[in-house]
Amino acid sequence: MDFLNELNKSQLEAVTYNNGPSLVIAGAGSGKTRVLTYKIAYLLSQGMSPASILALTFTNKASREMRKRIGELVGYQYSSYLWMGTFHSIFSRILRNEAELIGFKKDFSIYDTSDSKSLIKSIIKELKLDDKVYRPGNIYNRISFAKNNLFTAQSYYENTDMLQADTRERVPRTREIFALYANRCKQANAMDFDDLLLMPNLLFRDNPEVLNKYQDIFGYILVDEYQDTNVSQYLIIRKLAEKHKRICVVGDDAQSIYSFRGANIDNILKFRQAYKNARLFKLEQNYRSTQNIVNAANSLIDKNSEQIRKTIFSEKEVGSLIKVNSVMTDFEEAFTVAESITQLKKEKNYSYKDFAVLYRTNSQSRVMEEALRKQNIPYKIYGGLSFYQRKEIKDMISYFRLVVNNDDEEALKRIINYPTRGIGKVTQEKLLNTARLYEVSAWDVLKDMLKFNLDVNAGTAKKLADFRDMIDTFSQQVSTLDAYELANSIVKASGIISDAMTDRSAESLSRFDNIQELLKAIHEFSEAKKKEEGVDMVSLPEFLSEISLLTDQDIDKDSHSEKVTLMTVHAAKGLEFKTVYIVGMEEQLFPSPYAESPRELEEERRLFYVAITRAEENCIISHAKSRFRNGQMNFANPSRFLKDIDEKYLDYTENKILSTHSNPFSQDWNKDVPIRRNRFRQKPFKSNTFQTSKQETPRKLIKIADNTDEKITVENEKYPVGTFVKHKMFGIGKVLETSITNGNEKAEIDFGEKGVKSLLLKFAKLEILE
DNA sequence: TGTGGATGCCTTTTT
DNA sequence: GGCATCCACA
Repeated sequence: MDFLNELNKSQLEAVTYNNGPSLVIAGAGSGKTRVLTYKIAYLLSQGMSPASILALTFTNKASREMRKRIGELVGYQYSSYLWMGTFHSIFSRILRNEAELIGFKKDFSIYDTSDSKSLIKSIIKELKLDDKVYRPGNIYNRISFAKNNLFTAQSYYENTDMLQADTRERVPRTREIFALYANRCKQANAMDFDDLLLMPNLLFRDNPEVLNKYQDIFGYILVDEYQDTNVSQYLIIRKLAEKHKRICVVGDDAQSIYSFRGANIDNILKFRQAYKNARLFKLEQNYRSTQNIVNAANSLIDKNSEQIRKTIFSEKEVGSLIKVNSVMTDFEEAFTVAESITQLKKEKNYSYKDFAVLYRTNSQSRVMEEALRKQNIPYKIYGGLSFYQRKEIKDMISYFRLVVNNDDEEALKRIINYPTRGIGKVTQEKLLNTARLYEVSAWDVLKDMLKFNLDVNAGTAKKLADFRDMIDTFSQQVSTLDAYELANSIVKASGIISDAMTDRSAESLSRFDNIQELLKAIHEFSEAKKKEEGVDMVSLPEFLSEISLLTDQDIDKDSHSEKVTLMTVHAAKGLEFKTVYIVGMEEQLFPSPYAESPRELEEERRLFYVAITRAEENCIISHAKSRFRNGQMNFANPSRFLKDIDEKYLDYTENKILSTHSNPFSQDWNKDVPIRRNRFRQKPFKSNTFQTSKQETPRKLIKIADNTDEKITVENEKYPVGTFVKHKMFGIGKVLETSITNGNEKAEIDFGEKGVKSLLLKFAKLEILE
């Protein structure tokens, strides 16, 4: 076990303690992955069978890399038998094995977010509800949130709290939509992402013998990124670990940034309450960043109240201060970053891949791209439309899905008339309505159109039958034909290829390339699997179940390429770069204006923490006074979070030089000196009511949220008293007072003849007059 | 069945 | 500002 020598004292302790539950708090850059991989290697070296170790991650990439490293440590003959993968892939595997017990068939489809939304949308339509009120995306989120908290459609329907909450949000019939949605998924033999976690809970709850079986299979359970688990995941793990209590979770509460997806930071904060006698290990030495960066990040995160206290330290050099640049516009900001990259590259002999530009929102990438292009700096952007979301790819996969699972209605809807085969909207509606009427799947109707009295003329019936027979022919080959061969013949026979090649435009060409790319992926997947498992055939369902859980993150964007990385802070978690630029450090942007509660603000602060701790040597933060957003110029103060970093780690020099000249805002905005110029109608930067770093203010905010009819007069940054604004109907008015009433930003505005109006800023479209 | 112009809307997104 | 969506019309 030579490899144990490569661990420091606390890492070693965490690795070798295996007598009961343990929580490893792994600070940024402290060797978290190392502890996990070495721990598994250690368990294997102690004689534990790989097939009895369950290791759960959040990304395929993470599990792939970990498996590889374990293989290198102890040999692939062991590592390949580990139960290692994402929560979703591991539990979809288990669900396929036990599908009948919960009323599904083995080859169930997995609906992605867009499938789910599209289904919800059609249900809203069927119920004749207004989709402006019942917004599919919003309803999807509500359902998803419910499932993540272990509500089934039925328990949701019966829960009065849920009904009340929905009524408050003016969507009282959500429960009906949920119920229909669940029905329809079942009818289509499909599960959505949340089902892959909810269903195991139901399976284990209703089938103790099955639970018992898996409890015995999994002799040791490890969970990575534990701070990002939701209630559903928490409960599955707890059940599985109940019997042997051999569990180790690793994570960093300071890096919990996915609550909007249901992650519950309490899982990690309260781990030791849930698992009695759990040992706590803290990995506090940061091997990634210089002391200044680590200390700055510490001083920032210190302002959060909800956390497990730890002292992260670095023994690397002190390093340079974190630079804060204050610039006039987003354009100037991007340009400054581009110039700095060129300069640093020359100065320190960095290569482009040592740089990353991180931002809060994807929309900030555009101006950045522009500046980099102008300076001839190569870059790669993460985010945006993923490969699997592209139309031609989704269409192709829909064919595969329908072939494998004939009842998959979302897949059927996508391709029944693609490429065009004369089955129009009217026919489709008839088909689906008939299916609803008889409570069967659309495929059932297609199988016997006469029996269900499908009301179409002979010509249309022929077209439907042709489509059905084509799919059916493929379906019959699913178990006998290799995935790659079957996929190839589907692509040819369906007419996708010829449709994609209709013209010679660049788009058409790229569509064709993407189709080839997918076919290639199938080929590679099956070749790899054949080799790995020593089988001579890999079927299409096998490929499908794999691919439906893949995302963009899993496609390696040539990580060794000589390019600057552009991505959101979220996407940067787990990565590191020599130099990191954090742009757009402004109010109304970072923290996001959507973060209202103290809890949400703490998450935004953690997000900033994640951003800073990506940097190894240089961290350069910038904020612009004005920024083009949503087609209009916005003005903003520096982010409140900048004040949370201890000044001694920051360097404002550039700022001060600028301030002596034409820049009215850079004159030490971090001191509480009011700025007189009202050209931009800004308030000086100072801690305001929204500040959450001290204890009193959060309470105030909670009060606002809970009480009705509470009004708190607050100066609004964007609309200080005296601002002249223009309203579509009332014309020009002057702001008299701004407040927060029932948690909503409101303004009293004097419109002269039209009178004084009280407007909700959320809704009123006010134009600020200069 | 396809399209064009008007309208409406914007976070983050490991699966 | 840019994209998706929807309705009106060809």
